Amino acid sequence: MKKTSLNDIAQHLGVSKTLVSFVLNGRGKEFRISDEICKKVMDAAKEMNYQPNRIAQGLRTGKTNTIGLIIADIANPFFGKLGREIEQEAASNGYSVIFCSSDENPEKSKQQISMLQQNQVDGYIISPPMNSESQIRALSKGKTPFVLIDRYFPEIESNYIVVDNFDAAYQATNHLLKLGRKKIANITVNLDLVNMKARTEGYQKALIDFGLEVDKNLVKVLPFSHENNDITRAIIELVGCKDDLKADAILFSTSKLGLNGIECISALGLKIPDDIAVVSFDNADAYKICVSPVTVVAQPLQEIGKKAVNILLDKINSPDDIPKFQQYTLKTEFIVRKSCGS
Amino acid sequence: MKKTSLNDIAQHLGVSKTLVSFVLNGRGKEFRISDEICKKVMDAAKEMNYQPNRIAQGLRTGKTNTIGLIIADIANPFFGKLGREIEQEAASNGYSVIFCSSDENPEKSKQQISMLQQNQVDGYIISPPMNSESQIRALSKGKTPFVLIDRYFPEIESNYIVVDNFDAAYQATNHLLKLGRKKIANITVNLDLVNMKARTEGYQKALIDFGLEVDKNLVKVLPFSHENNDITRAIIELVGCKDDLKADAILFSTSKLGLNGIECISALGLKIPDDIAVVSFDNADAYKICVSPVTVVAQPLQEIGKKAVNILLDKINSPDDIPKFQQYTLKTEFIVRKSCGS
DNA sequence: CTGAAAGCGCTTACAG
DNA sequence: CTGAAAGCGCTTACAG
Repeated sequence: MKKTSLNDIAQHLGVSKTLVSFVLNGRGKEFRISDEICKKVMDAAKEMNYQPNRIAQGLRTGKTNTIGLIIADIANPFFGKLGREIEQEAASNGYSVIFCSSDENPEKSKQQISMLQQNQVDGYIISPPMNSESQIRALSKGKTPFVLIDRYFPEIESNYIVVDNFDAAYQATNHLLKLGRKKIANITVNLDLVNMKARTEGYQKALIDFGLEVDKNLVKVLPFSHENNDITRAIIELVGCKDDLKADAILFSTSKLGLNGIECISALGLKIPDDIAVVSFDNADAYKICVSPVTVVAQPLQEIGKKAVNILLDKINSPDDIPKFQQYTLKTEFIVRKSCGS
Repeated sequence: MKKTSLNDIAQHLGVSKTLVSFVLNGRGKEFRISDEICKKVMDAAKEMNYQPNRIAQGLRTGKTNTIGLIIADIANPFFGKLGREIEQEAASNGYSVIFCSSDENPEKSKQQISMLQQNQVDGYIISPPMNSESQIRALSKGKTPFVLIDRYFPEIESNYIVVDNFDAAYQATNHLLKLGRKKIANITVNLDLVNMKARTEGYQKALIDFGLEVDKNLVKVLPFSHENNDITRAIIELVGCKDDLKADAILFSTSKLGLNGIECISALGLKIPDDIAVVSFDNADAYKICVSPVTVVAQPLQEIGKKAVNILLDKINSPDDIPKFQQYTLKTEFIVRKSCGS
């Protein structure tokens, strides 16, 4: 069964494909094509199972109704959920999405951007890895709109939609302080990205505002692709020292760290929250069923996803506006569970 | 900055676009184009940042180098991980993937198939929802290849790659039996799909082979979009009866059920594995950090993903073969942790 | 009201 | 060895 084209319908009906195109695009009225003919065309299209060739349309109109998504890893539930929201909002506007996992690797994201470019996507939603500034700058020079999510580059003007990481970390740390924790550690990852840095900064500011000193030994920066070993070592360092230096709480900057961290804490025979309190960024499903369900900073994934798509559609549909950038910093939600004690 | 086309390069160099096309496609040698000209073309292409328009190529050649993926929900880590493997294998073969979440809803998958069709994808990888037989049949009539994953329709001949669910459930149940559990329940979902049914059948067969009777009251079939309430009620029914009827173990047929189930079990104040043992399908990350890390049936996601893509590429690249279907039933891995006691 | 024609950016027979 | 031309399936000015 060959696919039917506009032309097939036209020939079948003995009319021009111009006409067929008009009515199938709902512009029959506009061109005052008789209802009778309209109906005949529509019926034939249905009967012959006509599916417009979007690629031909795209070539002709310069619009593919496709957007490209680059995130760190679609298998990471944080990005999976975000991807889902983006897919949903895109679909309800008639857009398809091509997804790419960069693994926070700028080489990969570069190649992926190029691939998406070749696919003539109408816009990009990108969670840019560190050291990808040049790629984003290059994108700015082109005319295809893009919006950055999760992080952005302060030195590059662009659309973005992120979360108030500083405030979130501040709040989380403050929560621990109010519960009497004094030796609060932060386990984070060596990504030189605004979002990650803001988390550690918010954490430190909370300590300072509470009148405590920031102890560098309490901040553990792990390599991005860390093993459980790395976390275990970090935790042992935090906990294996003299009593008055021992950490009594940990703020995990990502859920991946937190999940692995909690596994290690259990393996070490430590109890949460008695021996050590825990707060984590990102509301992973797993956190609900931990020994002590984990208090978390939850990001408004649906809002991020929807907004990212809508900003993009705005830009796609009114391309000639002076580039006024849309930039949002959303609030997070702090969900208290049992991992900090009371 | 407008995108540069083949023609731009040709004009810039004063040669024909035929020639440019040949050398850019690495067919310079083949057409005995002088090295000098080849180099000039390549240099110009690089300098002008030429990106081939894949959409124009697609229209001309009938190949888009894009595959369509339909799974239940990319936010579900099981499908997220699978999607990741598929993305990876596709990318390393020069393919992009458009992803769609059907929510196990045949209306959605129908629309998604149609959308992918319009996008002229070269092939589909589909985890078909129940009642989507007609869609898959329609696909069979077309010439675009597809492979089914996770489940398939026995009455429709097709490529597929699934897992031995019967055997996996048998093994899991047997494990519980050998540890002395007598009242083993199965909590599953009302999807009339081969994979789900095989899980319950394997469970029942294990009971029978062990000389036990199959107790219908021990099989709880929840609606697909269940609330925690539903699970809690099911568990109370299993556990709230007289001692000699009480379930002492549960086999969860999906990790979503298992995760929610464990949350409910904890909320009810029951201890795993002392009060009740637990085994689950799918190796969710969360299972590692449960109060009692959960014994699971792990699926070979990488193998499934790779194979699905490779089957597709095979079919795409040798389309005129007599349709000999490739069908794989892979073995699962049984990972023993602490949730069944010892 | 309807159709012939051009053209989007490619590839690929065909001709010389 | 190289180029002019056709054509993939559409849309859309233009003409009548």
